[in-house]
Amino acid sequence: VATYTAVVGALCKEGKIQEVSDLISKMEKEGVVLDVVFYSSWICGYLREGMLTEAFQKHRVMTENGIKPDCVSYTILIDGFCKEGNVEKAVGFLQEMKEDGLNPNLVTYTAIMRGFCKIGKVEEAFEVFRKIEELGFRADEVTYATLIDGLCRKGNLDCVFQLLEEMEDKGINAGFVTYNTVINGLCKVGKTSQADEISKGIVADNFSYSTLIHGYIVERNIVGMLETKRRLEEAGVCVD
RNA sequence: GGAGUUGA
Repeated sequence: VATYTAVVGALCKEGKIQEVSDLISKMEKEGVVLDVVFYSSWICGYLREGMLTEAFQKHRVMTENGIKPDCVSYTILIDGFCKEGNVEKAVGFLQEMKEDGLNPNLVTYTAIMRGFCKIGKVEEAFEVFRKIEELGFRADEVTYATLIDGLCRKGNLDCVFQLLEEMEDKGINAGFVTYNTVINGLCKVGKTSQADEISKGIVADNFSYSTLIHGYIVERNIVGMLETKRRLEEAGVCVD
């Protein structure tokens, strides 16, 4: 099954989810039994394509076949529904997994948080964030970056800088994804120069530079554009 | 062998 699961993962990444059915018939002929990890990988593929109904249907088929969902399979479902902005359903799954006696973990809650951010409910996202800490999980960089991104999209930059400080206090390293999130947030509100300053204090990647250049283009700041172009060439970063 | 964060 492990081998087949790896194949499913690869097929799904290439958008060839249709071919999974053939794979399953082959497995059945060989007497290979599907397990929860196999289904998760398959469901994940449907969610990537935004096919929520199909994903949920496979989840149901799985349970009907007596295969118990686990924490990861629920989290995959929750994340998929959150990404589409269907947080109500995601929260429903969260409830369901608790009823099944499963404990949501940091990844699960981060996915929920992201769902609230996605639909612009930053207050609710913050509540989830507090709950994470209440439950004794240590919020990691991904959790912070997710919340920071949500705040950036709301234009609440004060809060963003507060969280960055909090990360530092807790010894959580803010990597380039986190900084790029902040850089993007600043560029979006027309503060590209401030974003630029931040980028000078970190190891910027092609995301950072292209975000800055885009910000300068929007601001029609030709000097900024050229200067950023010079910096990225100097840094030897390839932009795609 | 499966899950969470950033740009155009």
